[in-house]
Amino acid sequence: MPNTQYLNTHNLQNMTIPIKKSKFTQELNEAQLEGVLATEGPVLVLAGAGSGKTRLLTYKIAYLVLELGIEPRSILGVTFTNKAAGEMRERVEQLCGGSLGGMWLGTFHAMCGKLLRIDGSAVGLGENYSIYDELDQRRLMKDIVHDFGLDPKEFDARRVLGTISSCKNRMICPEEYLPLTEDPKERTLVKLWTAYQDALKACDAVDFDDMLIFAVRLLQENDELRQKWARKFKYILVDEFQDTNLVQYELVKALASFHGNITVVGDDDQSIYSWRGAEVRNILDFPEDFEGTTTIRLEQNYRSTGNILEAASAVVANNAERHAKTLWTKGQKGELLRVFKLPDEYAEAKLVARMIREQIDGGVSGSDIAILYRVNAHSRLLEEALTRQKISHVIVGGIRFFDRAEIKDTLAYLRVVVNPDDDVAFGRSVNMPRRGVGLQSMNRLREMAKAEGKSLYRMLIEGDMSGFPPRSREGFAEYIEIIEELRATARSADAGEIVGQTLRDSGYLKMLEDDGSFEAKSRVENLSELLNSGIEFANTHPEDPSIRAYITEVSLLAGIDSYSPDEESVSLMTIHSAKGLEFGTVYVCGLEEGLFPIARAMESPGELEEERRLFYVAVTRAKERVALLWAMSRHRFGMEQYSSRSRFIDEIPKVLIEGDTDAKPEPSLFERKPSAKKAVSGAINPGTIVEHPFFGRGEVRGVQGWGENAILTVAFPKYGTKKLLLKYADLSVVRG
DNA sequence: CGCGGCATGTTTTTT
DNA sequence: ACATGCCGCG
Ligand SMILES: Nc1ncnc2c1ncn2[C@@H]1O[C@H](COP(=O)(O)OP(=O)(O)OP(=O)(O)O)[C@@H](O)[C@H]1O
Repeated sequence: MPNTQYLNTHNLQNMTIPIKKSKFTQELNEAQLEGVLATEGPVLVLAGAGSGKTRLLTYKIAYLVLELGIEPRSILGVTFTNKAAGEMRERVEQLCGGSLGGMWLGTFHAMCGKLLRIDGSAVGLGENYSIYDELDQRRLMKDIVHDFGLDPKEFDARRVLGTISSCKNRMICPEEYLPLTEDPKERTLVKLWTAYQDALKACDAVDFDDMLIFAVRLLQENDELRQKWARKFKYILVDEFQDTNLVQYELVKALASFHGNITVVGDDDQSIYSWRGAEVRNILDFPEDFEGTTTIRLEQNYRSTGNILEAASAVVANNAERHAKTLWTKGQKGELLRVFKLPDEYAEAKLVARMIREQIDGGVSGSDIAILYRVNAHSRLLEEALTRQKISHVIVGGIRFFDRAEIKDTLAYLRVVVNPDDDVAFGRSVNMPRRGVGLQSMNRLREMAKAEGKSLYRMLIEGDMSGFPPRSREGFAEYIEIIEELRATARSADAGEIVGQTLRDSGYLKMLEDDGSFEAKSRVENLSELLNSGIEFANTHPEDPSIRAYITEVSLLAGIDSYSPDEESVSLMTIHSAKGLEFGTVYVCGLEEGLFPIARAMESPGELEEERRLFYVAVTRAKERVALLWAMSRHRFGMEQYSSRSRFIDEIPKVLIEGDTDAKPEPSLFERKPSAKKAVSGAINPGTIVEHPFFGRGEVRGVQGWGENAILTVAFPKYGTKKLLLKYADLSVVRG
């Protein structure tokens, strides 16, 4: 059943080498070929956008299999998304002419997940461990903050978890952190952290960060296991290396510790995940850490026109922290980049839709067009405008399918079936749909479980429930029955069958059907889609169609992973999601100061440079045509907000753009008169004269609220009465 | 215990 | 503007 084709190395070596070899020489340039042929030892490929890094990696894997006869099971390939992994696998199999089932090709998280299922017991994980997403984590942390008797406002679960996560990304553990700090709040934080890890352990669960950390610990603390895995992977290849974090770096190091054949490719100018702990130094310092590194630079760009390339390069050259790179193309200079200035976001969306309509009518296929933006919230208006123009489209990201409440509720049952210690999943499913188990009963069960050191579900099964009110006892009994029946089925059935049974037996579907509202109907539809997805998973994963494998897979899905556009559909996504993709035409929307670059990044030079890299990524997705749009006004939190054109547009050499190329508006907007005081709410009352960068002077008519969130009603002689949010308005007081 | 109403944060990006 | 999450009442 598994792949024997690839192992037919005699055949390959004797007959097909000349043909295959020409494939490598014909479809790669010299520098790429050099990277492919450098199979032994550490190799660093540092090169700009569209220079064929991913192609190099893909062909290199094929080369290892075809030319060196390496078994796929000895190859580890790491990509940034599951989708990229799927595409690379497909391409490599195409090149090799056969299935490569044994090859490990996936994201860091998927790979660690697999490793931990096999050897996780070495770091205290059960084989059925759960993976907690952000919501699960927050639930856990909220309960802990509550149990500690702390103020949930002061110790906001999200924030606490954010701090913990950034520590984890930097490989700091609670024990190391504690001695470093005297600050009482931080000491409390460490206690929360420790309690959080204990809680995870009790639930036999890991969060996303832990998946990587546990895998590293497994390899670092256990010589035998490190040997086992490091020997297994004779060749390791990592794409998008500029966006790896410290933990991933250690992981790579440990895995490469035996054979040392490690190829990493990336572009420091495309490092856009530092907020998630990515360390661009990983790629820049690679040669120092891996002795004898062969460094390869790819300088020919195969994707974009000369003008696009020049514009992108000119903008990113404004970053101080970077490796200068040469990038050239044999192609045409092509069109100029077009800049459009619009009065508001509605006009922006309308214009994009109209231009796309024209393109499509002119014969361009929708799938060759992308609309990119900085924030997901931006997608809505654009989508509406496309719908109005009857342009078929797909939105990538935003609320993911598997993040919908009804999907998570249903999967919570299955998580308890797989891992009965998963208290968060238990808490989510036990009273959904309502079966009479309220807060009182839950708290009581929690107390009991805590006292006996058991998980909630185990406590429920093993404990004496006689003290509970009849109503909740019935509910509990019903729940146990559902779970146990599912468990019995799960022994032999696959993911599709079990999802089906869950929908039927949990009463969830019935609850929605009884509801009958529009909202409920759409939820029912989603659940039926969940069922399809479970069935499809079982069909496409014959080696392990279990519900456990299914849950693991969906826990690690990103929005982009389910992206499979058809010929007609235009793609809408954030620039982050667009990393690694390419389109004939790219529309970049929302190019305003405060939105892109985003306000929060404008204070720190480091973060501003990341915004600029993001812009570089956006523009370099395009092959032929780039449109850059900005709106003078835009609603934010339901409030109208006025902005000026993004500095990134101004950083493009004027000769490369057409359209709204006039110089910055009146300088007075930027050089505030020294006499003018920055407006704060205390100083503003009805009657106050204020100055606005766009509307000029106006008289305050009313003030609602207080502080930076105050909403002002201001009458401007030329523009009429406007409501402004003080936080964003950038007003100065002219006269009190 | 469950519902409905209000308050709150959200719009930075995601494995 | 909108969704989620919390609280208090029936
Ligand atoms: N040697 C080559 N000859 C022709 N086309 C090539 C060659 N190498 C790569 N390409 C094409 O150039 C485009 C970009 O390649 P690829 O995605 O591998 O670049 P990349 O460096 O990974 O880009 P990015 O960093 O922007 O994600 C693709 O369309 C690819 O097919």
